[in-house]
Amino acid sequence: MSLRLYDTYTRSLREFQPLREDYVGLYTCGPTVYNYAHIGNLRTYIFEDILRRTLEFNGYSVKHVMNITDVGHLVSDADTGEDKMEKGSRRTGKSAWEIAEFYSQAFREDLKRLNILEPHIWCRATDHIAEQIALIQCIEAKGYTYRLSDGIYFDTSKLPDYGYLARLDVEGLQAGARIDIGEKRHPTDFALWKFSPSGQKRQMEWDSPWGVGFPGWHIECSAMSAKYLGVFFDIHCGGEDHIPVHHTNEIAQTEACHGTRLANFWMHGYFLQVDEEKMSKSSGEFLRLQTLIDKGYDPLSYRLFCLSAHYRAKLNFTWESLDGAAISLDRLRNQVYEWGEPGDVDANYAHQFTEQVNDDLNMPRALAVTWEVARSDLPAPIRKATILYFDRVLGLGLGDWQPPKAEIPESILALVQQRQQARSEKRWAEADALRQQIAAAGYEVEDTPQGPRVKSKKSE
RNA sequence: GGCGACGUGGCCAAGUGGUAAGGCAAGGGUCUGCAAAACCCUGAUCACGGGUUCAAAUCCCGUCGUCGCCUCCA
Repeated sequence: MSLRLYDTYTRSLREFQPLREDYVGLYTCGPTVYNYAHIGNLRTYIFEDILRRTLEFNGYSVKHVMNITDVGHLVSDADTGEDKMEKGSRRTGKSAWEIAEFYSQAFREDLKRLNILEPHIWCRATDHIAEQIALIQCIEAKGYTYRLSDGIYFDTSKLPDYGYLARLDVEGLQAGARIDIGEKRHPTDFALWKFSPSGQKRQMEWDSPWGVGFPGWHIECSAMSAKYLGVFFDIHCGGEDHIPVHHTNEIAQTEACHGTRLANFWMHGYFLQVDEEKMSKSSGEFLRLQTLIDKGYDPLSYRLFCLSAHYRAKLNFTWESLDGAAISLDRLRNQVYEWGEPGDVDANYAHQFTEQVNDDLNMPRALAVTWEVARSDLPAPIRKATILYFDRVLGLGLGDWQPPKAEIPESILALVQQRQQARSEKRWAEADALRQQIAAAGYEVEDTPQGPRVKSKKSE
């Protein structure tokens, strides 16, 4: 069954064909580690995880690379303003290096909690300064750069196709520019190498053929993707906001130096909105995964919530909808657990599921198939095996889950015992009173054919 | 100001020409001494107004509304 993916570059669904025999190269733009990731950022990484799992589900061996931007990402993409890392350093009093390390760890922890598979290669911008300088030299040698007082810039007017990915109206941008372009020759020109401000020592700076400074934000992705995946690889991903500037400039750099395309497919995850508005790091307050955990949600509830919408559509976050996902997840987990040992995968449903997943990662549809299986008449072992098979893509960890083993105090167990006694003697009023008493202590009794089951209300 | 997207039942959200997937919530029911769990049943004509078509949520035009990008952003 063919896998069809939406390619932003051609604005169309294309059948996926790997470029190489041995692996599918997947490069996903990682975080700028100057702050925590918020759940909107995380939505994109969940999408990319689904993509990777889908590729593997289809039998491909994936080589997944993710960068960590720890230098050069300025507060403004107009190539003015402070470096985010240096700004974060001033804010917290820690060194830029410490900040990078701290938030990198926090980010990896978030991915882990969302059951997102780790990239095979993590690469930090600061570990690849030499590669970036070499790439800039290449671009310079081909005549695409010019020097200004504050750095080396890319002359976008020299590339006829500049901005094709975003379908940029370059002339319209010139005319309607709302920002001061400074000394730059064209609004779309961007920095490849920035000089350290004179008389000022930056925490992160390096020697280069052009002077002491640091690399521009876009060059790291072109340099590192080429190093680990080759100059022309299979799929490059990121958030939709990367289409007009970041990815557009990566393409320009690679085409200028190598004269070849950067990636075969360009895929972008769309934004999460909160109460119909975008969540922004710079607006101050934002929801972290930890915020959700603190409120008692399982991180995988958020993952399931994200799967309920297509990655190429905005998703509106509300607490009510997250509650819905949490309950759904709980039901799926409990059912899968209670079905016992898995049997064989149902071929018919497997086919339906694959069809949806391979249709540009239609997870809402794939989930609908999942529910159909869960509520079908198939024998429990078949249902279990089939849903665990689906979970290779869904990544909800359904096979690993076990009911929480609540620590039930002796006193409560005694009450439960007493109630059982009362019930067996049909003293219903007394039994009900005991139920009330147990409930008041924060526990719940469920009578099952196997006897009473006690649960802590909090661990639910 | 320029560009773009979207508007589907209480909430989240599929579907982009043939008469509305799924999840959650709600109501009803089965089961249960009670309760829970589980299961079953019930609800939308798709922002509004025109148009094209045998046929439109799905195409075109207009109106209203919301959101995004052009400023950092996944």
